[in-house]
Amino acid sequence: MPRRKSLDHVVVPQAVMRRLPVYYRYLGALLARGTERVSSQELSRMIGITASQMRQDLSYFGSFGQQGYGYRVRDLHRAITEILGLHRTYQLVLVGVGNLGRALVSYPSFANRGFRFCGLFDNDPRLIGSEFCGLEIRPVDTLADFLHQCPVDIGVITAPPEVAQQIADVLVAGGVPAIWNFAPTSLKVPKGVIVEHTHISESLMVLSFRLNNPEEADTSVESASNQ
Amino acid sequence: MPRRKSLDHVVVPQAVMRRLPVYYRYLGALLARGTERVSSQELSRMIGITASQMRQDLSYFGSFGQQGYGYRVRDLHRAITEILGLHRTYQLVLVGVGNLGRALVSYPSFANRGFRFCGLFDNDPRLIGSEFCGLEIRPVDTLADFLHQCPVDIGVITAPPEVAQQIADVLVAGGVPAIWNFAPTSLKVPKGVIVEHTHISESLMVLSFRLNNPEEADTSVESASNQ
DNA sequence: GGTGGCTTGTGATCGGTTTAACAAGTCACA
DNA sequence: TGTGACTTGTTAAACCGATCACAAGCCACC
Ligand SMILES: NC(=O)c1ccc[n+]([C@@H]2O[C@H](COP(=O)([O-])OP(=O)(O)OC[C@H]3O[C@@H](n4cnc5c(N)ncnc54)[C@H](O)[C@@H]3O)[C@@H](O)[C@H]2O)c1
Ligand SMILES: NC(=O)c1ccc[n+]([C@@H]2O[C@H](COP(=O)([O-])OP(=O)(O)OC[C@H]3O[C@@H](n4cnc5c(N)ncnc54)[C@H](O)[C@@H]3O)[C@@H](O)[C@H]2O)c1
Repeated sequence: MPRRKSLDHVVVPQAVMRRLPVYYRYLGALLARGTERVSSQELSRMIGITASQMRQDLSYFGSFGQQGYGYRVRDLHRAITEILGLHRTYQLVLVGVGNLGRALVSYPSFANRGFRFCGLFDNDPRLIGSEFCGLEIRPVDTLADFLHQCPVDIGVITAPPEVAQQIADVLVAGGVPAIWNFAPTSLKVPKGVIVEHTHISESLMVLSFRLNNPEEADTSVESASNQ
Repeated sequence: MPRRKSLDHVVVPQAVMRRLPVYYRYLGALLARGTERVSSQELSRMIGITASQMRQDLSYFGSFGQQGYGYRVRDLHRAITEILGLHRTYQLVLVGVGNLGRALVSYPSFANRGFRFCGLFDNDPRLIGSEFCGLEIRPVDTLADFLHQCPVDIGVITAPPEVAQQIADVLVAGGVPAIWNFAPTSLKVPKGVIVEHTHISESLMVLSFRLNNPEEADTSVESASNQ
């Protein structure tokens, strides 16, 4: 029987946390394909990690498999869904309705997984007042007010880097507990506020580095860094 | 005098490589501000890492500072520019001219750093033949031919995940040495081909995990993972 | 019911990354 | 020119994450 650990006083290593979405993705694929059972051996080979690593990762959260049998795909998928918090919904605001912002807002998979955009903000008079994906684009000066009326879980910053910090400050002051930042700036926020930075440009620079520094080592390497 | 190591037989650790763009970004900011000199102490405090770590990282590539003085911002910036390969230009093709693809193609910073889009491909008849950012959108069936005529350094995949692997195969067959993938799929490529995956959705899932698992630890954590 | 083959979860080991410490060298200024 | 404060590059130690190895347990089949 799958048994979830309390996790209250267990510290989950960074590296483990970053792999959870990968497990989630592959389990989703197996589920869609109708596969019932999977062993750590099989799943880890698909992903390209060791079976040990996968089992050890899961062990931070509990026991989800059965010896001699493996994991029931449905159960493990549900368990990871809950671990990742993807069983509930989140209210998002997005600030900076430019090219990248529009791509995020119109991406259907987010809504499908419970990430709901409830407010779009910009400072461009040509955009303000118009509609995008069924949402009115509001003046960024009204963001603070909006946050007082409507509780928001995640603030998305897709505005230019020069204004990212001041937007973050407004979000924090408005009680937003987490920021998803796409601007190439490091945000300073009070302890307790979660910032997740998505490094698009950094990722391209790493690619350029790797092109110029032929590694003897293996080629399938993915994002990593911490600061 | 700044002295660059040969680096031919030195293996640069993953973790070090991922921090290079961060150094590059902060040095660029200092340069723009007109700062001439910086010590590992100052720079590392700005970034939020230890001075030891920064010096150790740089030591993989050579000696760029002066004892008792620190680093000349201009020199270190130039050194890292070259280490990252940002002093030369790259030819890129992008496959899947959707919302995300258009955001990338129209992002001016890439062109400014030498990343030049020279071909856009899609399979949507409504898009094919039209122009975007001065480039014609071509049928994806002509990609293989295009690659034979025009050497390409980086292939960008912003098409749906279902077709990502087959696009990657065409890119590889056409001799493209590096792939920048935005589709949520792990690509299988021959050894020697570089794949850099930018995990937008994964990043949001990590945010959701962190919202639901209050870490006692510090809050400023950035992307990491390897597979 | 017993046996063999598998597979999990976990303590032990290995390797890599981060931090600490210091000798050597530079600058500023008397 | 000499002295002191400062900072680098590097070697060593501590820490953390990945891999290994195995006892415990389950399933299937005889
Ligand atoms: N597009 C990319 O490929 C890409 C890649 C890497 C990083 N980024 C970063 O993502 C962010 C968005 O990029 P983009 O390409 O969508 O840029 P964009 O210029 O298309 O959009 C930026 C939007 O922010 C709005 N804005 C400007 N100042 C504002 C303010 N004070 N308050 C609210 N809104 C404001 C602008 O009106 C515009 O609509 C930027 O920080 C950029 O550096 C983008
Ligand atoms: N937009 C986002 O916020 C976001 C977030 C995470 C991941 N992604 C991923 O990035 C990719 C692009 O996302 P998007 O939002 O731009 O999607 P999109 O639907 O706007 O664009 C996809 C484009 O690919 C084209 N295409 C489809 N099949 C093709 C083929 N066989 N060959 C060439 N082109 C083809 C489509 O015509 C379309 O223009 C997808 O894989 C998506 O899962 C997007």
